[in-house]
Amino acid sequence: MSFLGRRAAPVATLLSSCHSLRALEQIHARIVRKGLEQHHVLVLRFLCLCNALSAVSYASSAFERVSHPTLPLFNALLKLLSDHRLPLQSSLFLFHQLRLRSPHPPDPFSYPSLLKSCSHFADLHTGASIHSLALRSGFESNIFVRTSLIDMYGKCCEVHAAKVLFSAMDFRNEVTWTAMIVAYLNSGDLASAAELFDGMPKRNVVSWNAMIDGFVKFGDLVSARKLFDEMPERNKVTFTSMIDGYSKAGDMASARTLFEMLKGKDVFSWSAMITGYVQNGRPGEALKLFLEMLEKNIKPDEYIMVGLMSACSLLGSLTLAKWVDSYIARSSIDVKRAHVLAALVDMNAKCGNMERATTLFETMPKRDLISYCSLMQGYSIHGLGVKVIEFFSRMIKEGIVPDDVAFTVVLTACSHAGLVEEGIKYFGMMKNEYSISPSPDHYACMVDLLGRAGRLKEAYELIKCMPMEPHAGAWGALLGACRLNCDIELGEVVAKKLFEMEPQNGGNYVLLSNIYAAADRWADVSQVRTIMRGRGVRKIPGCTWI
DNA sequence: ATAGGGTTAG
Repeated sequence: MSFLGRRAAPVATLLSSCHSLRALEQIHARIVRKGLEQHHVLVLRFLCLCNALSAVSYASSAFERVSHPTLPLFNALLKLLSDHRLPLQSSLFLFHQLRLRSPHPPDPFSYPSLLKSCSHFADLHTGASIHSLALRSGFESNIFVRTSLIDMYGKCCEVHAAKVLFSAMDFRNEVTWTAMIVAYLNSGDLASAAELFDGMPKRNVVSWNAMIDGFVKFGDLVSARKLFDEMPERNKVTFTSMIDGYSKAGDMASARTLFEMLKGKDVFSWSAMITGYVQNGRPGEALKLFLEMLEKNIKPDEYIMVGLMSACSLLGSLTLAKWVDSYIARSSIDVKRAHVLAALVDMNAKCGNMERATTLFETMPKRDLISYCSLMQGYSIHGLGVKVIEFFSRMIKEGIVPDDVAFTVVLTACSHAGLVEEGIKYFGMMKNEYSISPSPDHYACMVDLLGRAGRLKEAYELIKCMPMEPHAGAWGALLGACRLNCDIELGEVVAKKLFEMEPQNGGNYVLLSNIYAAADRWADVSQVRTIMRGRGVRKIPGCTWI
């Protein structure tokens, strides 16, 4: 340590044993106090530590105090900015300072970080201009710079540009090959990615993982599992990709088996498992895992909390929602992030706290389609169709373009609140103004809407005119409407259809027999009951027989 | 001191 100098050496010792933000603060104070701010080697080590501990502001303040920063200092800060996904402008600003105000021009170490920032934000325009600077500086053929360029073009969906750079290389390594494979996967070209992977001279765990994740994203779990079994060594990422794949395929048993096999689970692994349970409609399991994770002293991050909030939405427990809400307020999770806020709005809306949901929604810096839908769905569940329409109009005025899900929410709300004319209007608007072709769900909403309003003939006409095969939900809505309007004739037609489509659904038999019962046709009631028994159908608990 | 792989919302 003596080459650092008498005063710097002790601080360097402190730096190498520093593992917390608290200790970092003290070191920072010491550097300032001892007048070591111009010690380039020491400050460089400090910046690297800041990177590891995510102390972005300490790093930039230490950097700013250096009156003549060296090239490694610039490069270390550039890396820190890209590693922590700070806005591209901040990286660009620093890079331009380096180009124009520093006596040293950027070197091959400067480009990869800057290009990575462009990749994060998929900013092709900036990436391409950095590319031309790299060309002019003569560093474009440096393997690090070249690999970063391939990655940047891949992430910006310019797979062809990536391919050109890749093909023209004399020397490539595993990282280069993997960047190219990921570029193909990103463009949806699974075949080219697999071909490249098979032809790679040497693979490492990252290359295997990239390919496995590619198969998972394409829903080819068999190929993914084949690679998983073949590969020489696996790590956390390997397991997490497979867990994710199994969850998406609804195979929670296999996901859980891998999860249990994995030693040293990190937030990614827990997150995959928790959101897997949520997406498969098992919020209780998700909640159990969350508590287990806390016991293991793993700090939940933004992703975990979003998963937990989705679980709460499914459970509909207000007590739990309140606890999660206050937990997040106490944590360091940034509630201003769109995903977090949307999940908070959704959770409160679904758990019956519309007041809180509305407050959160109104205090959002920017409202997007997702948060509008969350809030509208909350009002819809609470039967406040008029509110839903109000928010929908406001959303359109704000320039947000509704999609198919948004229309499902509005149509459902109209149907539940009996806003027939409005529903018809929005159904037309969806088709004519937004060119969204109605899904079977949209049709089912409209059938329900018309049926509840007693306009059974129109509902029946609509269902018959559907360009696709109506699903049981649509026929079910119509049967419900027949029950409501005591239309025996149509009810029999619809019920016959439903008995063919889903012979084991007891609800349909119940509805038909209720229609007969309302007309005092007890013989028919008992006949339906006989058919039902004959087919071994049990009535769904909670359905009542008159 | 530099490059490649994993998680979130209606």
